[in-house]
Amino acid sequence: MAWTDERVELLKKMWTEGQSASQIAKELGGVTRNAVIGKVHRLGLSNRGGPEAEPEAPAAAEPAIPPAAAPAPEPVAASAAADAPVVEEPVEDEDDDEEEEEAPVIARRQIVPAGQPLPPQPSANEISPEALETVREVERKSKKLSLMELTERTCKWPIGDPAGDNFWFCGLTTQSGKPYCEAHVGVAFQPMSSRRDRRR
DNA sequence: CCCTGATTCGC
DNA sequence: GCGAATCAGG
Repeated sequence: MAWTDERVELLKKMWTEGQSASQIAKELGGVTRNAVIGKVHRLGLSNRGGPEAEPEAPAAAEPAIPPAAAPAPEPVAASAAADAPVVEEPVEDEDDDEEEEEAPVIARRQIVPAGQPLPPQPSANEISPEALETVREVERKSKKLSLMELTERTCKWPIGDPAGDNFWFCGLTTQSGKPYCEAHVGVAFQPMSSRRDRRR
């Protein structure tokens, strides 16, 4: 592949936006990140953001990972979650034989930007106890990655309250192009009836 | 391990 | 000019 004007332009654009060389290479296709880096240097723009402007921008051009959008944060909930693990009774949960739970439940329903791999929030109320336990299990091992640290190989399962300050992503390694790690794939893609009616 | 950019150097 | 190989690091 040759460095046509258009390709160079895209390269410049993406590099300026803070995209990584590998991302740019992937986007362009037909080139490796080395090629991109080499070109970047030859173009003399190794220093991102040129002499002007150093906005310190988050630079999340096409993160493919729509962060769990913070839902209408009730001030109360927000502040509550600020110091304690998320302990919330989802809207219509009627689990009465237990209470001393630190519901790993992620914020209740939220607006998921359609598109990329992040949607299947486990409809908060209907998770099998087993799965629920594995989730807790995993949460202990989670690497607590921030949004920026996610890659295609890290579990994108959100943990905690997006509205609070204690929020991170699982980050364990995924297995085969799945968005989540083993355990989270399990709870995310439930046959939607695996949960049998819990006795009550 | 995964990833990042930087440099070198034969082509 | 190009980019694979390599280096140096997180």
